[in-house]
Amino acid sequence: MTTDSQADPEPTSMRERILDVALDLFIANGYDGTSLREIAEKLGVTKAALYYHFASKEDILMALHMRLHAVGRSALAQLADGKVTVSQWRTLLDAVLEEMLSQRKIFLLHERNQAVFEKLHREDHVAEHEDIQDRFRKILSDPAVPLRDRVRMAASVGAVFGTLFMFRDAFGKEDDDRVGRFMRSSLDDILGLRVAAPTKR
Amino acid sequence: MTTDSQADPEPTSMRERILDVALDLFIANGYDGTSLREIAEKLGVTKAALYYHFASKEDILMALHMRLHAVGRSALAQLADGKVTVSQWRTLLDAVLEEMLSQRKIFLLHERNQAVFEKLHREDHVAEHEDIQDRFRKILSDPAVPLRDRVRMAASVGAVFGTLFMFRDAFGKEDDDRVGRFMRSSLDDILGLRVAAPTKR
DNA sequence: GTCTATATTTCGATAGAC
DNA sequence: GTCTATCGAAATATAGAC
Repeated sequence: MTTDSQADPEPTSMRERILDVALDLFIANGYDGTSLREIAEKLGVTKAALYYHFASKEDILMALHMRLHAVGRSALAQLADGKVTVSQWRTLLDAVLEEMLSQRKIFLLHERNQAVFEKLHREDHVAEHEDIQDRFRKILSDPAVPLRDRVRMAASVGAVFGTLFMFRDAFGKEDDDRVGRFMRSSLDDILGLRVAAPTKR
Repeated sequence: MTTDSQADPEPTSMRERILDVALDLFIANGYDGTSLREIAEKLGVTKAALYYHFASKEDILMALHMRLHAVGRSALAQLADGKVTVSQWRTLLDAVLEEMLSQRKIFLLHERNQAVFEKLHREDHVAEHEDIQDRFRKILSDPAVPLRDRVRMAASVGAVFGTLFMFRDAFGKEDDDRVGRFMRSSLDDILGLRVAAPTKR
């Protein structure tokens, strides 16, 4: 659990090095658009070497998929069963935000290969665990929570994705801090948590 | 231009029938995860028959991609060059919203096959035209517009995607109208257009 | 653990009859 | 316009030496 940070300074094991390279290529060219030969070449080894570490190409994808399952686990665990309020949602989102940024590549991987992952999830009976998107979906489906709140919760997640993933390169990288602040501020507005302070024009 | 509605009641040409089937399969299993054999089988013909209507598999994808280019064209054309205000953005978004819903499958296709389309866009010198995402990105990159506004514009697009695509199945289909209203309301809040008379509150 | 083959499978694409 | 039959390419995966 100590070697899977986003940018391994010097990946310990060959297994981790393979995952790092595969992650980059799967993001850039897609899972199906990436061959094992490419991965091997970038590592300076041959295709066959990869099979010592992974049983199949799908196994590599699965290993990367597992990293997503860790995201938000503790934050979600603190959530008691039952109705979720917008206030709780805001807290949850804030906690998950940090993890999303530190695992940005993993989210990019999933965002850009959605169809592949859904097929994987459908065919492999493995992956009993729910990932963060499943958990979110389940919470937002709870009819006990007012529809208005659920819509705004969904919108808030979308807002995060819009600013941090879909259009992130529209903002200068040096503005990261300000972007983060502006985004959190808009989350408050979406969820109606703004404390009646007069908006400045 | 008369036959490409979202759900053709009875697709006129074989060409359209192929596109309809391919669209569904590309959404469900991904472009690379779908073989021409599958498409042909679902249509009750053979692979070879497809090649009478399309020169290649990529051509089928391209034809579907073109449908995206039509979305938001008129709305975007009305936008004068130069700085875009949040108010203009809100108007734009509202106009595009209708089209997004009527072309929902096309957006799903792109959302779920991002890596494939990027590769297509990179390799094919075709597609000189910009699609709606390119246009959005360009507007949001304009440094002449205050960063705060750009972040909120990006967040608003994300909010739309969150409610209408990412988590749409979390809401009952019978609540479509209410979801739409709640979402538009939250867009006003994100963009700070809630006219909150300055005297009150 | 990594290599050099090579096996196996699948798919996109083409040729030519009807 | 659709068929049968087949080609060629590329990718995953395996066998066995080192």
